Amino acid sequence: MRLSQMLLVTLREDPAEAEIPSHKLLVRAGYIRRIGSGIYAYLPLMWRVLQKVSQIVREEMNATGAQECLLPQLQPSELWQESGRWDTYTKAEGIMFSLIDRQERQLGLGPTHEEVITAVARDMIRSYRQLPCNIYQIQTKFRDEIRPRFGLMRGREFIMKDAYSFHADEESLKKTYKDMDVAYRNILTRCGLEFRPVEADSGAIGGSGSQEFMVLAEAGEDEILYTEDGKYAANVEKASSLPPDVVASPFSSYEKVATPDTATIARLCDSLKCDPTAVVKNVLYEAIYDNETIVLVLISIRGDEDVNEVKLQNELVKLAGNYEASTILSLTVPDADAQQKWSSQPLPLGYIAPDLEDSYISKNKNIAPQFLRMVDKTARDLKNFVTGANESGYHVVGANWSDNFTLPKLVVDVRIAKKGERAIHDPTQTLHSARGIEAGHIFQLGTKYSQAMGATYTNEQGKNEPIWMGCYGIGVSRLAQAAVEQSYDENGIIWPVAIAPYQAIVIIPNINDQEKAEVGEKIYQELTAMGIETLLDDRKERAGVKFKDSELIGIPYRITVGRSLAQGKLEVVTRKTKDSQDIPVEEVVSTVKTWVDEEIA
RNA sequence: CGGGAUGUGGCGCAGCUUGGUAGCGCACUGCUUUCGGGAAGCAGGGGUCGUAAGUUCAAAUCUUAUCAUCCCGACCA
Repeated sequence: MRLSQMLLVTLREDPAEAEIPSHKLLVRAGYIRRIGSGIYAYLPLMWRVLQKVSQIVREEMNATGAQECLLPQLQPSELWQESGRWDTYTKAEGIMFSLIDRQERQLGLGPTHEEVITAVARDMIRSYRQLPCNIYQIQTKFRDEIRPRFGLMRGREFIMKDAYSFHADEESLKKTYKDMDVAYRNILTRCGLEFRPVEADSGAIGGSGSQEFMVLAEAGEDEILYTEDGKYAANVEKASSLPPDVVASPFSSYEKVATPDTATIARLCDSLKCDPTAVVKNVLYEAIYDNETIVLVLISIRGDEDVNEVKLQNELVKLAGNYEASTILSLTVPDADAQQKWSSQPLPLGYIAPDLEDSYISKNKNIAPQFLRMVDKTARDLKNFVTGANESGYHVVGANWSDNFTLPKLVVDVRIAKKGERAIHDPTQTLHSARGIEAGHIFQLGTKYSQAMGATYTNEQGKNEPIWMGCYGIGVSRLAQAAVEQSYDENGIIWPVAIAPYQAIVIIPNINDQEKAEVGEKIYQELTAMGIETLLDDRKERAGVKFKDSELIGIPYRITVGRSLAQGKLEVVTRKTKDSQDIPVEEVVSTVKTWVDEEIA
C-alpha cells in the first residue's frame, strides 16, 4: 500500500477524549475515530489489525474442530422471554438495546448469542450422534454499557468471537472446555501478549466453572490475585485466601459499654483498645429481586474483613426461590434516601447488632418483612467479640454466639481476599496483586439454557436429555487495544509482528531523488512479492515526518532508502529494539523475510 | 443512575471574572527556499462560540432549560 493513497491522518497532540495510552495512541496514529460514546470507526489500519487477530482466532478455533458461522444481531424478544433473560437484560441496568418494529414486534440487538444458538440447536440437534459440536462466530456485539470507556476497551459496539459447544454429558463438555483453554492460550501467545489465565466468577451468564484470560496491564479494569508458585490465580471477585489470624479479645464478660462517636471499626478499636479481629461488623445490603421484591440483608462479618459483593450476590441468587424470584436486579448498600423507603424508624447506623429487630422494616407487600441474616465464616468462630448494641453510641463486648446472639442459619463465605494474605493451597505462599484486561472468558454453562428453552437430544437408550453446553468468548477489538496497552514507547505503538497492520514500511526520505525513489519502489515491490505486507511512504513529506509517522503507527520493520545507498546499502530498523543496521540492497528482502517468519512462527 | 468536569474552525487550547462585532498553535490551500528526525518565509481559506429561550442598545461572556462528551462507582469480551 502506498501511503500517498491511504486515508491516514496522524495527530501531533493527544486527543482530549482519551485517558489511557493505548486509546490516545490509536486515535493519534489514525487507527480509530470516535463516532459517539462507545462507538468507533475502525479505520483502514485498525481493520487490518482486527482481521489479523480474527484470523489467528479462526485458525486456532478451527484447529479444535470448531465450525464458523454467523448468527443474527437482530433477535426476537420471544427467545429471550423463553430463557427468562428479557427483563433482566432490558430493564433497570439491563445491557441490551431493544426496539419495536413497524409491526409492533419487540426485538433486541444481540449482546450475546446463547438464546439464538440454543434455538438453532433445539431445531437441529436430535441425536447423541450429532454430539459433541462446537460452533462460533466473529461478529459485532451491542451492549448498552452503563459507562463506555477507554476507546475500544469497553465499547457499546464491539467485535467478539463467541463459541458455543453442545454435549451429551458433562464429561464431554469438560473435554471441550479444556480444548478451549488450550486454544485461548495459543491465541494470546500468537498475538504476542503477556497474559494470565485466572479463575473467574461466572456472573449473569451462569454455569459452573469459568476462567478468564487476563492481558496484564496497569490500565486493566480487573484486579487479579496470584501466587508466585504459579498454582493459583484468580480474579479478585472470585479469589479466596486464608484470613489473618485472630488476636484474642481482651473482654471476658458480656456487657454493654458506651462508645460515643465510634461508627467506624478503626475508631471503635481505638476507643476499646482491641483488635479489629475481635469485632463482629454487621453490614446492611438492599437486594432487589427480578420480581421487584426488596430484601434487606444483614451480614455479620469479622471487623477486619470486607464483603465481596460478587460473592454475596451469588449467595442471594441461590436464595431467589425463597422470594419467588429467579435472579437479582440490584445489590447496594442503601443510602439515606433508600433507607427512608423501607425503614420504620431511623437505623442505629454504625451500631447495628446481628439481632437488629425486624420491626425496623415497614410493612409493605414489596418488601420482605424480615432481615435475611447471614454470617461470614470469619465471624462464626469468634469468642467474646465486640459488636453493636442497636443503639447509637453503644456497643456490647465479650459477646458470644448462642449465649448473647443467635448464630444465623446461613453461614457463608463472602469475604474479599486481599493481597498479602496467605494462600489456601499452601499457607507459605502469599497472594500478589496485578491488574489485567479481560480479553477472554470461557464458561461451562451446563444445562441452564437448554433446559429453559427445551433443547434436548435422544441418547443411546432412546431417552430425551437436555443438551450440555459451554460458551467461550474473546473480545477481538478489546484484545487489539490491549496489545497496544502492553507495547508502546514515547514514540508510539510497537505492534507484535503477528498482528501489526503491515509488517514493513519502506521510507524514501526524499521522493524527488529519482534514484532513491526507484530503488524504494523496487524494494517495495519485491517485499510485497515475497508475501511481506509492506507500506511505501511515497508522500511528498520531509524525512522527519515520515520517520515520526512510521514510529507512531508502529510498523515492526522500517527500511530507509537513504544515504547508505551510496554504498549499495539500505538502513533497516527494528521498531521494538530500535536496532539499526545497513544491509546490502540485494539482501534486504530475504533478511526481512527471515525476521518476519521468525516472529510469526 | 449517583458524584465531578467540559462543550469556541478538522485537532489542541485562550478569551468568559469586569458583556462592545472572535484569537493562538497544529492541520489545510498556493508560491519560494529547504530536504535523514513532526522545516522557514510570504499569501490565503475555513467558526450561526453545543442547542433553545431569556436579560440587554449590545451576549462566546450574565440567567434558565436542554443536549452531548469525558472522569470516579455498579455492568462486562
